[in-house]
Amino acid sequence: MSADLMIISSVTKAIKELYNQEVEEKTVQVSMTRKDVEGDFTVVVFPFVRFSKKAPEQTAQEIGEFLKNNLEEIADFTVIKGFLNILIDPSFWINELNKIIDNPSFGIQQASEDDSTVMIEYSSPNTNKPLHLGHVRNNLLGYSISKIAAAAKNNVVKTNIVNDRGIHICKSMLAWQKFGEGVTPESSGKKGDHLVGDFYVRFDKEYKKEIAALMAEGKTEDDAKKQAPLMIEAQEMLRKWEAGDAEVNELWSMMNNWVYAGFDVTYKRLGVDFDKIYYESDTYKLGKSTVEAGLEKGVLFRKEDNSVWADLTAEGLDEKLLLRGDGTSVYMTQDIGTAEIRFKDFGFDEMIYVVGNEQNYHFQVLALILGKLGYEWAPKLYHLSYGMVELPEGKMKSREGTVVDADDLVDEMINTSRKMSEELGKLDGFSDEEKENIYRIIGLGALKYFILKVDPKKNMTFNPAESIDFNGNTGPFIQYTYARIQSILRKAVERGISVDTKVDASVAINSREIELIKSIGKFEAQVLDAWKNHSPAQICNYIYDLVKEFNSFYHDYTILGEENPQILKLRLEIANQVALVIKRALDLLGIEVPNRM
RNA sequence: GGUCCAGUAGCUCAGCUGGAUAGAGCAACAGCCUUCUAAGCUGUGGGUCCCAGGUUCGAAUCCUGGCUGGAUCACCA
Repeated sequence: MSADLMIISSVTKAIKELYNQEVEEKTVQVSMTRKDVEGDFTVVVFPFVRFSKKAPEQTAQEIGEFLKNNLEEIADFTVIKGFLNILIDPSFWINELNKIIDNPSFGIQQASEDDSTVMIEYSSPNTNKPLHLGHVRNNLLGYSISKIAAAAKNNVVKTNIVNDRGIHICKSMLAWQKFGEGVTPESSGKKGDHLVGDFYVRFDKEYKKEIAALMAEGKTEDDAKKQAPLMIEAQEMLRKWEAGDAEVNELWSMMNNWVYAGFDVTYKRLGVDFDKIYYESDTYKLGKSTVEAGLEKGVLFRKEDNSVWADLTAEGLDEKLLLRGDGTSVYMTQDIGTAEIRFKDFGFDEMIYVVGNEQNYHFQVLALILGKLGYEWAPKLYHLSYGMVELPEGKMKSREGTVVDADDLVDEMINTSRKMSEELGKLDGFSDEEKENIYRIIGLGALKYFILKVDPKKNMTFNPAESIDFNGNTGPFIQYTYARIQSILRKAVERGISVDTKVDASVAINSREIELIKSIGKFEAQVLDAWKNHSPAQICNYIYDLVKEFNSFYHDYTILGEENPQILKLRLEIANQVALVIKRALDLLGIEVPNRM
């Protein structure tokens, strides 16, 4: 039984014996004592004052006496106002450390077949342009939450739905056909996603020229937009694509494959991956039959123009279109179909959509409609909604060229990392290959940590000009602590000191060491909490606090210089566990650790 | 206008399932490398926790109402 549960149970006993009152265990608040107060656990006694009918101090005193007499682990207690601070025997903490040493995957649980299956959709790009900063936040969040889910004992399926069809890709295709002169990624030496993106931009440019020309002839802007020959051609191309036109499909297939090859490179550099990829071109018709079945059941209705709608006015929302008058499907229809096939494929217990908060309404409606259609799993959908990434000057606008490209961003981070490393000169004697790998680890660590440490639901500001800090509450700071500990461990091994073995429980432990063991021990609960709240940011906060605490200890105390071999051993094991927790925590964020930096 | 989200130090953010004196980082200033990696450590200054009510022994945290900013309410995705 863990210490806090033990105390809770004893407190309920105390209240029964002292005041003859039954209290539920969940009403007993036991927390870790704050650092500036002596003690290990704190019981808040205010809620029990009405039972004791005595002052909070006296009540705390009485409960404290009872606990001290009934629990041998309790060494002493103090009372401050209504707070009962309990001091545990120091050997308890060494035993806690030993338990952690015994568990080679402390904090990371392994799911079995009986555990829940969680499906997580993230990334979900359009195939007409390369990934940008917004996608980076999405990918990092999605990947991290997948890792956290797995560590919290879930079977995880990472999925991606690629929006590979529609007018946007036709625009790129058309521009390539007209202006591309047969250029390919190979002939131009350009990444496929960037090449296709260039043609998307080119389309827009030419299209604007046509609009301007038409408006000069006296047409209204709306008419000009509709009548511009390029737009008409693009729409015609989409019709041909849907009709299965061989030539258009071949072009579509070729250009999409360029994009996928480009995405693969970006995904790989970001370190994200998927277990199952769905393509809209395969799934876009799926929801139709479900919608029609819903129509027959009478949960949906048809308007005079033949379009099909869901009436959500009873839920305080509007009516939502599900099939156009011409029978074609919309985004919502696709998502209904995709959800159905996913449930058939994997039978998930939870389905998480990592999608920006601009789609909050969409997912609210999706869950409602699936519920109306009678799917009992509709409440299992969860929209992990995250805020926008803004630049200091405001939103990113592709038309104004202020979009931060994902590949450029990664390059920039690695360059910054390289520059800093070279200035510090700690990697002399390493091969170029080893150095580059470390620069990569640090640069990406900085980027990922910077983005993940912000609560997902909040908008965040990203300042590319100032780049990202490598000091303070940052990825490199945490990686640095890891590297430092590795250096100590290497030296310990050279001296023949065993690492990762148990510590004698009678060793004289000081309060700083106890605090570190407590902090290490919180990791497991932190992982579960981060999962409960779907928030990698909680892992960031936790690991930052742990690292800060360790660095301060490292500064104040020697480890290998300690003369008492038992204390040396204790400190070494604490350092090792800090490093292991750093490694596991950063892994949950998709961040690697360097052995030196 | 309806709905949802956010508002905490000059800036970027923690803390929010109610608990003790609201915390970090950056920026500014002052210290610390003959000693395990100074990408580090220590200190100083910096606050109407948007405002007003309410619930409570106790509110940055919960409730109500405002204010400000953002998102969304398409036969776009």
